[in-house]
Amino acid sequence: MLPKAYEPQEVEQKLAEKWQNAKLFAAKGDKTKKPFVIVIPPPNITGALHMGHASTNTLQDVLIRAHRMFGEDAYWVPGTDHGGIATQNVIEKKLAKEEHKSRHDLGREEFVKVIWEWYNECGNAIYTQFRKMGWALDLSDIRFTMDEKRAKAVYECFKQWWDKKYIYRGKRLINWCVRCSTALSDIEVEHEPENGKLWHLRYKGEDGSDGIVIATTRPETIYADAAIAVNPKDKRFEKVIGKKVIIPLANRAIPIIADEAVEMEFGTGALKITPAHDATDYEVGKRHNLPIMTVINDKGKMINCPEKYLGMDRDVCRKETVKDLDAAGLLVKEEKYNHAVSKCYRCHSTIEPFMSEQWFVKMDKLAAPAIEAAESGKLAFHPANWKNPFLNWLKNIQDWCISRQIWWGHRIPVWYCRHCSGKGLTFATDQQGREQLTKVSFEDGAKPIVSFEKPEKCPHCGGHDLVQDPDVLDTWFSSALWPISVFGWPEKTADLEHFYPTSVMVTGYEILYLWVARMVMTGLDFTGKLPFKDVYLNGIVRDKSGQKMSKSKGNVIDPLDMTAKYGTDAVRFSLLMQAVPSKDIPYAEESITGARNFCNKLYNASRFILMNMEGINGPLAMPTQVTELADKWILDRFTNAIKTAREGIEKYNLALTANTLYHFLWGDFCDWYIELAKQRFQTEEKEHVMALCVNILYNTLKALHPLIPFVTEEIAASLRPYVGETEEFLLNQTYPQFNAALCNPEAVRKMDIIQGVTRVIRTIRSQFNVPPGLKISAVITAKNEEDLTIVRDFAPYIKLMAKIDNLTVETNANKPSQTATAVFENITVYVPLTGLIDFDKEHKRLDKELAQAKANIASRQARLSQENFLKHAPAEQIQKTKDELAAAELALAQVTAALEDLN
RNA sequence: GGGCAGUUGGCGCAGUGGUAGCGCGUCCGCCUCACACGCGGAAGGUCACAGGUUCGAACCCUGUACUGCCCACCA
Repeated sequence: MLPKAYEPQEVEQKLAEKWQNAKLFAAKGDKTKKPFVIVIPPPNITGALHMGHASTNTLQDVLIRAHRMFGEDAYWVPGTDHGGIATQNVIEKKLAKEEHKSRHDLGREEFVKVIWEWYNECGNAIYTQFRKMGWALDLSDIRFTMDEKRAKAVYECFKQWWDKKYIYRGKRLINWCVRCSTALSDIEVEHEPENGKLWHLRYKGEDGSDGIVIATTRPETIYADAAIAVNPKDKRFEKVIGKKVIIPLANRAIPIIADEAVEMEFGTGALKITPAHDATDYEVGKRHNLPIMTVINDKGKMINCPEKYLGMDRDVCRKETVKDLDAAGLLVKEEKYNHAVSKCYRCHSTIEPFMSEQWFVKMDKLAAPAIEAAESGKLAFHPANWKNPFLNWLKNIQDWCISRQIWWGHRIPVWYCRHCSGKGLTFATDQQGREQLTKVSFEDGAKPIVSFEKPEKCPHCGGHDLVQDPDVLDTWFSSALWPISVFGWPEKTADLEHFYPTSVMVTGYEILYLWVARMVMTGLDFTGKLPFKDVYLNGIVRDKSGQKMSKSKGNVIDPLDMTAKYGTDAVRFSLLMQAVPSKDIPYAEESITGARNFCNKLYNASRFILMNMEGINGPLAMPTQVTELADKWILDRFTNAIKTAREGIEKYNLALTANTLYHFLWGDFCDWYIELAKQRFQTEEKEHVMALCVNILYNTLKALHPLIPFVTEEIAASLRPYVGETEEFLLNQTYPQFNAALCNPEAVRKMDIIQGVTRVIRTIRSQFNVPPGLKISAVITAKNEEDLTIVRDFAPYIKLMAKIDNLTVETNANKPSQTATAVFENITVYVPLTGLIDFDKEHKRLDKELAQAKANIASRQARLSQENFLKHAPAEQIQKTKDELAAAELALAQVTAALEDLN
């Protein structure tokens, strides 16, 4: 005997292994079939997968499994991402914690080796999770953004873009993370509100006058000031433009200039210009040819400033500077000021705008075809409202800073000859005593040689003393190539030919620009084809109150804990029930219990049907002819559920699919069909009913399999002999098809009446505390003979479902005494309850129904009395309103009579 | 500053023109021989607000308020 409750753990373990061993998810490359391809957004190897991964990957898995069952050559390409800064940070923290060492203690080579070891460990943990979640990824064929083939793709891209002059070297103000000690691209910077201060500082005139007062949030940068700017239209400062003022504490004279960028209303209307430490100031500086002075170095320490502050941390210097300005009487005002501060998206340290020579990609030419694709609709967004933000970003695109001063990543494939590059190369000795190239300056003469491997010799001088650029590429550089690199690009592989372009990219909206836009651009640039035609943006999994999950808030729900506790199917289904495109998912454990309960319901319904299969031999075919109402009805419900389930998948609305199948299985199949079938099991009809049960159930399992693969596969294995299925895996079977011939609105209408009458009787039973086991009698009457015929014909259904032993159906029946009365549409139900009736309760109940009937009459009458309604509304609507009015009037009459009878 | 979402019963959400549904929770009654991870029933909402379009609006339009997100060089 099977256990009463479904126990997922063992089943899932067993099936997950079976699927992988059977290579069920491997690329088929079947050219006779239409390919359906998704490339996984590769998770960073920064640790275990979180709920966000669980969500997005489950969506992809459902699509892949469903399309496989639709008969397509569905393939989901697995892989992981080296994760650049994020991974380096994780390992640095780990080193510090476990060995009290920094990466410098290890040296570059050793440190990178440590991360490769970590990759083996963490990567495997991730693959284990892939398997546990039941994701249809072939784990024997995994890609990694830093493996050999992907590295080749990165090089090829770099080379082609270098040759096309898209990649260049430039010195400019970039975003510098002091903690990660690297440059970042513009979109890797986040803006966080901060409670800061706005200091008003006086710069005295060179001539000894009072000079000018400026407002700044960054007083520590005054030592790098190159000018004071005012708006040319600002009357207040007309006369001082061109004059010079003295930087306080630094005692250096700078000019007052006029520039449109200055907002007259803000602060004092005067702005200090510090080209090296502020993006706006940098632009102003360029316009006015101002000198660029750097006073904060790459470590966030003060340089080139008055001696007192040399070497100070930038934050400490700020405090000291303010203190000293105050002492000198030059601090005019200090006010509280909330503003947005730039932060590193990986470590949340304050970003320092920093003058530096870096590698860039010119973006305008790459963006143009992507813009065209989105505008023309060749690239479609789900939901569509992401199209405009996407276009807006592309149209205002900035060149992409691709070099990072970290150690983990694709090394820039550029080499320099020490002899030919001369002063352009700066070397330092690391802690291991090795000489390392630390800085490259093209301005100072570095000569690049682009090559994947170390070149034999310098092409200029033939020398052999060649060194590689110390920087690595932005991790998003390899990500941008992912949809082509996974298939072996730049090689012209069969996979690339068959599987590319892919079908849909499923990912979070938070990396739309960071990743999606760049994949589109590279895909178009290198293949002339979009990497995917649909972009399905899923929401973020948040906690119950809508907060982002984070370790520091302690509100993280770990998918592995949840799968261990409730089963993988439950976790998957709970996410899918809420998977509305681009809507965030507030997630709590309760939502998993609901899904777990559903899996258990499915399991128990199956268990019941299997029990009743005992003694029945051989497979039962789906009956082609049914005469019984319940059968007609359930087939209608079933085929319509399948229709909607498929629509949900096709429209990327998996919540619709999940909810539809949930309610079909539970609400229709279990609550009504099986309950009605129980009685028929005692008759010669049994085999026929079982044939329906077992086939409908089996097809429902198929429909649900993409959503909850484990429990469905497990049950299907037991059911297979009874439906004559020989294929072992549901994934290789065909998804059920909508069959219009099974639609039967008449049967649905009849069942609606049966269900309605049943419900009102049940309500009466419940309200008057009729013992659940006690069978009672009922009298059903109606003015409408048609409805009454339905009740008469299917009285056994009502008797069974409402526990009635004596059911009288007759036209214009009289109300028996001691009776509760209820009305369903045109039908009146009398339930004699001698000894059980509570007249007070009945009175209240009837009063309520009376009020309801009156309200219904009033609203319908109001509508029907409007000439315009009768003139404009469709006939169908008018008729419906008339019917409703008639029903309400009838109900009023019946309830009134019942009330009078009570009195 | 600009843009985009959201605002529906206690909570979380569906619902795109005919005056509201689901899950959880609550309350009542049931261990009814598949399932107490269950069964039956009930209570609970003037669909944020104000206008407009329409015979008719939760749904379309305009505006307001609040919440969230994205973008942006007001220091």
